[in-house]
Amino acid sequence: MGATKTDFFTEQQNELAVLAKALGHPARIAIIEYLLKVNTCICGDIVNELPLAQPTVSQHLKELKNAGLIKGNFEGTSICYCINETGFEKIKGFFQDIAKYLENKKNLCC
Amino acid sequence: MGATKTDFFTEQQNELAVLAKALGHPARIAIIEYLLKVNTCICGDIVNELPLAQPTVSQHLKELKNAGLIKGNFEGTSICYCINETGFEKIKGFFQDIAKYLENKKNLCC
DNA sequence: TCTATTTATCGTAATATTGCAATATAAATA
DNA sequence: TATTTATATTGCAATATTACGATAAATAGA
Repeated sequence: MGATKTDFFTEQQNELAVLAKALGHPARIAIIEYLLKVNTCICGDIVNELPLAQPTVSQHLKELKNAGLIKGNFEGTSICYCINETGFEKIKGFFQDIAKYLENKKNLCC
Repeated sequence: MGATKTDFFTEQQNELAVLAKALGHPARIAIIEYLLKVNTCICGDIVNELPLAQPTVSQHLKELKNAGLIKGNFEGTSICYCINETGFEKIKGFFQDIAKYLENKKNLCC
């Protein structure tokens, strides 16, 4: 009990849920927004930017990376993080479908 | 300890996170996709569609409704659910910004 | 090699989510 | 009013997330 019934949903549904879940925390939204502004940065920059301890930021970065929303490349002792196009491409289709739906079906519901 | 530091983030960041979090479960993705297909439906339809018990579906519907992603109107003994444009409009801007960013900044990062 | 710098991992406590049986609520109808 | 139908709420157990101090790992430079 308590565990998500992943096996009963399609791979695409699970994939979308993982991506959305990764964005489901204000700190991770803040990290994405920061990356959009500065293009690339290291973990320490984000620690200075956010009101969170270094291990916490590291954990959030790990989740964003696992979901495929950011990339991280080693650069000396630090790691250079940036937006990962792949993850956002996967979400794009879902919201485009909804946008198209809403254009056509406006006020047709209950 | 353990609770999200909501107060330290902007209202917009928290709002986006709430919306993304609501979509961060395969059952709720499945519910949205089902609504896109049938336009409107009642709770019982979703219970028949998904491998989840009625109280669980009801709870997921509540979360989607609280986040502003679906609407529910009483119709006799049942409740007619449908997509709520408001919620998806709020997410739209965020992903449009990212799409624009990715068009211009392709392969510029680490 | 030693030290400083940067990031990741471990361990743990607090809190939140997930799922369902049991039960409650609320509206339509007999 | 009693019954049926449809949905919500309660209560609880299992699991997951969030946050951080302490510590480890890995690289650069003295």
